[in-house]
Amino acid sequence: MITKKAEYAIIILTELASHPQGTVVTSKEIARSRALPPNLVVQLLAVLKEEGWTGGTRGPSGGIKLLVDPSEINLRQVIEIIDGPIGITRCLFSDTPCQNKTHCSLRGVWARAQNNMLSVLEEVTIRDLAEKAPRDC
Amino acid sequence: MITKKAEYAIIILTELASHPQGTVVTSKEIARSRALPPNLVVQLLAVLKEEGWTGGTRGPSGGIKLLVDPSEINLRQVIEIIDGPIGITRCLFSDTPCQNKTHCSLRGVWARAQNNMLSVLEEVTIRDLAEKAPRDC
DNA sequence: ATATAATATAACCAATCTAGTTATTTATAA
DNA sequence: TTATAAATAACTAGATTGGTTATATTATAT
Repeated sequence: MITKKAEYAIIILTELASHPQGTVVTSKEIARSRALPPNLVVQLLAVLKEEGWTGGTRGPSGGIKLLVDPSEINLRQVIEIIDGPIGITRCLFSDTPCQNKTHCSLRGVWARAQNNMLSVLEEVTIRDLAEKAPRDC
Repeated sequence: MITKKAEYAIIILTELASHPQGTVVTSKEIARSRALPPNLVVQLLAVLKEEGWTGGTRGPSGGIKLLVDPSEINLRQVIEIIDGPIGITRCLFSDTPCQNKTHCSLRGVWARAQNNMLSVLEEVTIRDLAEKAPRDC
């Protein structure tokens, strides 16, 4: 399952993308305006920063800003950064087809189902969300 | 995530479907031939029985058999019987769009992604698996 | 300079879920 | 009547989730 943390990270990026480029927003402000747990916002920003997507300046009048074009970040990327690799079944995490059987038709079904899902998550970007919905979940 | 239990249930049904109609198989035989934990097989068969898909006769020379046409059972059904409703995010479990916002574009994305996945799981039946793969995960 | 506002980092925790195990009961064929 | 098999129920260790708490660090307004 896609975790709430991943969802929160998407919302944080969307919030940042909905501010004029170059301006900074404090993590508390992000948390308040999107009704997210403030401590989680800080925690997630650390991961987004590590990815190079966001950066912050400290001290009074400091804050966070987006460092990349929001159209360059799709939802699959955000989810995988926060949650790790996506897999709708455990089967898809192991790189060898289950145990000692040569091929596994179930695995093929899982893979097709998952790819169908991922194609949607890949084609939607943070920019899309920022444009279409000023305020989200 | 689709649990191993759901996957096991699919495998159990596939195993049953790969035997001549009307013949019975013991739960231990199912477990052995597909390398599943025997106790879990028993546990899952209880659920499948409740659904009316399988039935058993007790005692010596007893066993389990399929009660319905395997082409009538698709993977989505099995997963939902075992795991409960499918949701790739928590958001999709609540029937009201998040909190106090009128609409949520993220929710729409999740729904589209999930439906793309489900369409694959709905179009594949136990019969398909039984035909294409004698032995699976 | 220095208090303060803010990011940044790390460790911790309760509740739930997963993937089982164990034990007991009931029905039936031989 | 007894061995065999399904059926039912309760329990459990370990992992994951969705947080909280505590502390360190840094930049800037005064």
